Amino acid sequence: MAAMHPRTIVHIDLDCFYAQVEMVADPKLKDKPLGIQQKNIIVTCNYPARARGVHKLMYINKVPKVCPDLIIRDGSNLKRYREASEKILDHLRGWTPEVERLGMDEFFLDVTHMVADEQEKMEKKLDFVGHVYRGETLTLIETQTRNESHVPSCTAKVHHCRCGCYQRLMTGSHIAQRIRTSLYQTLGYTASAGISVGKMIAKLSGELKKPNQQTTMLPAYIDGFLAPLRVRKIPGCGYSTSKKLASLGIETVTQLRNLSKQKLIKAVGAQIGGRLHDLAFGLDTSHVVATVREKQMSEEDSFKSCTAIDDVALRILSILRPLLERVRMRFQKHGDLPSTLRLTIRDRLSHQKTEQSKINTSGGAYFTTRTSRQTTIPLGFFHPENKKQEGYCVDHLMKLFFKMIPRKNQRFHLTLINVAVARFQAFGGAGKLGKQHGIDSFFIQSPTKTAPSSEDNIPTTRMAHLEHVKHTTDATRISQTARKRKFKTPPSFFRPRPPVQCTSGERAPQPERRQPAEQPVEPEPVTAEEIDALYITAARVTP
DNA sequence: ATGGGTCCT
DNA sequence: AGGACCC
Repeated sequence: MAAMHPRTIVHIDLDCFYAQVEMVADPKLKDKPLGIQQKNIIVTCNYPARARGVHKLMYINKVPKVCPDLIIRDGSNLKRYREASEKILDHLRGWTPEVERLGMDEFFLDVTHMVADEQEKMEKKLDFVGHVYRGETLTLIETQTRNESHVPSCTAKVHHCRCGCYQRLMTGSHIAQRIRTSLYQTLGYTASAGISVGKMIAKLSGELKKPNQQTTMLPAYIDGFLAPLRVRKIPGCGYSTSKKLASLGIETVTQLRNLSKQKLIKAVGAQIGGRLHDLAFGLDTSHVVATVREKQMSEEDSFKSCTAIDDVALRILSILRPLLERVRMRFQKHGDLPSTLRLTIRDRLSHQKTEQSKINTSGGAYFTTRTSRQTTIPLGFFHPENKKQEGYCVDHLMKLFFKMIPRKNQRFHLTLINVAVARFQAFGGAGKLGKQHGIDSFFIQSPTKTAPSSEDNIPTTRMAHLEHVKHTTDATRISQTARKRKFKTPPSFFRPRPPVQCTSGERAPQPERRQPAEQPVEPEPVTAEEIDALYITAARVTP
């Protein structure tokens, strides 16, 4: 008979990640209370700070009362955190290629093969390392401090699963320990880890003992561990789903187990419902999907108020520049470029006191809906040698903005702007030009005179000119169609993946959605005056 | 809330 | 394009 719990999954969670990156970079901070600030919030803090009563997402104005000597570092530039996360990802890949990243600071590792290799070499371990969950009444026990034989008699009956997972998890606990130790010794980072037979339970296990500790969860204890948990604790059951469940009177996993799968699916949909039902019983066959590269990149800024067009242009530009820098870095490293550009905004005036703004039970905070528009851009547009990409991008993004705020005198009150690029495709060689055509043909355009449409006034101010961009489309259409042929048949980099092997009992992989055929669009030409206007604006962004 | 990301509908 | 989820 096939093993009931064939896999060994390790979940690694870096301790207070942003704060740790700062402490590794500047060891003086290590034993002092440290908080990381973004806007008016301490988004995370180290453990000395937590001991003083500082916590995540604490408003900065509360800090003086609880910890007046808190050292505060600005965390609004994520660059170093991203880089640290990449280093950690690479390090973990040195142990196994099967590493999946979640956010910047969490990683799933499927160590099934590592466990098998180790067991083949007759290197069977006689005990666990780290904590092992043994139920509520027994509490967690630090295994090194116990003085017992390798199968503790008091619990022998309960955790002796005949499928062999007991030995595999024991080996897995040692692998997790080695990984954590090497992570600390090579990069200086401490992490907490959970070890079990599935992703969800490994993740939940790791949360039991933090920081810099690890916990193994044996299958025999999974049901009992999950039973009293609030459904909201289950990964995948977020704010909205837990509210829907609460309206059915369901707040705990035990209550969830007593709801039929049919009713659950009716309440929250087939995908989430089916998965939640399984997870309630600890059944989790989801795979560790090796993380490759980001599928999109975005930069955003939130603020109290942005109500003027020129302010929009200004903020877009200041967001755009670091994003373009990231696109360049990625191109140097991987030789791919994005072909989608997206603008997302949060507009208070569009969502005022409508049903779209919900009240959060905990803080009474507002969730205002974001709206977005995106456009396809020719491959090569983001090539580092396209000197006008900044100008073209602002042009495109302002057009996208006017798609969302269409009326000329429409008032708006933005509180967030996000610019994203997506749909990366290989382009030439890393950092090299597409030699066959000459890179210039992809984006260099002769200046095109724009003619204002008849009823429009010719803009007299710089910012009116920026707004004017949205009316220039017709005048440039002829030159567009003339050049369109060049982009008619872009190389397709969406090759079908080889079929994934599916062992019996495991969930079949989701069929991949077809990408619609690409029809790249020319960037709108920008006049010399518009470029000038942009650069006057740009000069104001970085004085 | 922040400033990112993912996948599903 | 939006919604829900994750950190």
